[in-house]
Amino acid sequence: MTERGTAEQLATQLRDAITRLNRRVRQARPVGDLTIAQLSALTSLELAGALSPRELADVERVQPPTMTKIVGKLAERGLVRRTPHPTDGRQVVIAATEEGRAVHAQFARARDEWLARRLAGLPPADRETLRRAAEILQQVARA
Amino acid sequence: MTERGTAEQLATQLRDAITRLNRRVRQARPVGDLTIAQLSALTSLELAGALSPRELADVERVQPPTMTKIVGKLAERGLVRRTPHPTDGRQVVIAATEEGRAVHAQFARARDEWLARRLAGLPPADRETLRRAAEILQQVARA
DNA sequence: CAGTGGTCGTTAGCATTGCTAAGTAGTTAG
DNA sequence: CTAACTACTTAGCAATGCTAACGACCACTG
Repeated sequence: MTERGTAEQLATQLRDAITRLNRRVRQARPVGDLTIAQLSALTSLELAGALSPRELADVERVQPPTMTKIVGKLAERGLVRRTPHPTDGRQVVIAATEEGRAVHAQFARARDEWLARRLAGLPPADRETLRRAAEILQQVARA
Repeated sequence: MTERGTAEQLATQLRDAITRLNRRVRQARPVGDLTIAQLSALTSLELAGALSPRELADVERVQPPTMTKIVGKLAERGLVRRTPHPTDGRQVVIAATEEGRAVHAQFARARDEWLARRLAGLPPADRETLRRAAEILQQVARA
């Protein structure tokens, strides 16, 4: 089997696993009526401190209009604040509010509870494999 | 660090990687105006030969009404056929048509092209890690 | 100092995905 | 024969994510 063939088989297998797992993780959602996408954006905001919509969209790998919606939902709940950019009048600076940080801390753990329980039941060797795989996948996704 | 803590960190990292990768794979979509979900259902149908909506929903990890929609789209395009169950009047048997099998064969490879290209660029050791990870993830998703 | 072109964010509109609740039709058990 | 259960669908909703188009703003150029 060539490397080409191997990569194609692997791609199919990976996409299959990822699609199903993604559906599963999404199902286990009603944490604090914050969705995965919203929590993910909030997490990225906290890690970076403050970002423009464009930057946040790039980090989250979505198009700017999609991020506008997500940020809109978060702003409605008072979890993030939009402030004008100090020098560039076109840009907006988005940052988490106090409440946003509190909500994030509260729900960040509950979010992955279902998955964490499954993983805790795996043999340590499998977890180690997944840990390395996660790093590789993140690189692939960001490339 | 306890196993508990390890599992939680891993869960967060995995979910992050999977969410981003899933968005990426979905983006590379316009194959034959068949979506990932539709191709996935079509694939499951071919592997199994024929399935009821309930069975197909279980395999795909979605609720029956969701599968009704997906099958509806496939049926519109003439890619699957709904036939009455021979003995149980409540059930429906779904099977791929000739055209469905042809379309599937044509697009199954193109579907994962983007991902396969990325994977082909990885060191073989990384691909091997991902291959084992895919198996583990499939088990986790099905559990 | 106008004008031109580019960038940023948003709005509008669309399709898909996926859910729950409820309805219909058929089957099975008492 | 009725009651309860099962299978599938319909209806309605929310979230995700896209493209196209628009208004505001910046930066550069003549």
